[in-house]
Amino acid sequence: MKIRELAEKTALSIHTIRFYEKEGLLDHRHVLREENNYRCYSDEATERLLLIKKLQRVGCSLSELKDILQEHDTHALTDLEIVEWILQKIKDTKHKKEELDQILGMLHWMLDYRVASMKDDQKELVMTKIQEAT
Amino acid sequence: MKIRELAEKTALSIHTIRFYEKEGLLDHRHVLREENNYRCYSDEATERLLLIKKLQRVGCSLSELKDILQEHDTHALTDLEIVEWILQKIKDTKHKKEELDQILGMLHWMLDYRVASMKDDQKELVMTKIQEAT
DNA sequence: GTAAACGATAGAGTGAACTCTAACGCAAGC
DNA sequence: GCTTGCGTTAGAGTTCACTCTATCGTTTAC
Repeated sequence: MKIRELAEKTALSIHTIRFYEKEGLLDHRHVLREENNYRCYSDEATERLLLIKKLQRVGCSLSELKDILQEHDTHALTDLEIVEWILQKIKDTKHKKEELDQILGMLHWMLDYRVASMKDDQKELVMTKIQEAT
Repeated sequence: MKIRELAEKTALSIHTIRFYEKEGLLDHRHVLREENNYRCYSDEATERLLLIKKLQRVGCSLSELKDILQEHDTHALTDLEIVEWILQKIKDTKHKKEELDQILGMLHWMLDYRVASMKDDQKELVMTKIQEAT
């Protein structure tokens, strides 16, 4: 598959995909060159880019991803090391969720506070909005 | 309180605090100048900086925070507008939590996959680690 | 066969959020 | 009174993750 198709499949820009390759996030298993020098991507490339997108959202930087994916690819890490990395990520993710819960609590508190100081007719309007939102 | 103390209380750097002020995230209610031109911070400053830190983690940019906080301060926003902003943030936050759940699912799947391919003695070691981590 | 669309490259530019530096003035401890 | 440390400023530099530009070659549709 050519770069445009991959870009559509992963919702990344063409620029970004080339940039990731340059940064070492993709290798020969993901990209090859055709005779005309065009890049040719495997299905694995799609998988990897989607994985990168996901892990980015748990706070992995590109350079961390590069390291862990490369080490994983070259089997430079033992199973134990990989398991430990995963466990750490699970811990981080749970922590992030807790933070979000805290923030949700705060937002709800802010909402109650605002609503309490409103006149009855506005209060009703807002209540329907809150119903809609939840 | 002087800048160093505020930096310690908020776990922000002195540079960052001055940077936030320059960006319009703090005003006269938070900072005043002493005769020697040193900044003098109120307790409200601590509150605001901690609030900024929290909201940043739900994906608010500094410029968005500047806008919403300034409008809030100057009562340029109606109660309804503020409620709508809060509702939007609640929605965003819930969405972020769902994403994290997805990622947690993926990480657990990765973990199971790894553990399945391990030898029994290593498996046991990993199992205790997993117990510890959860 | 030619124009439009697609692909390639090197390298510059962007925006967000810091982070640091140099050069200076005040302050507190000895 | 001198050193050390804290505070000030303007402005430069950094990092991250893109994003875009210019210039070129290739492919495809008409």
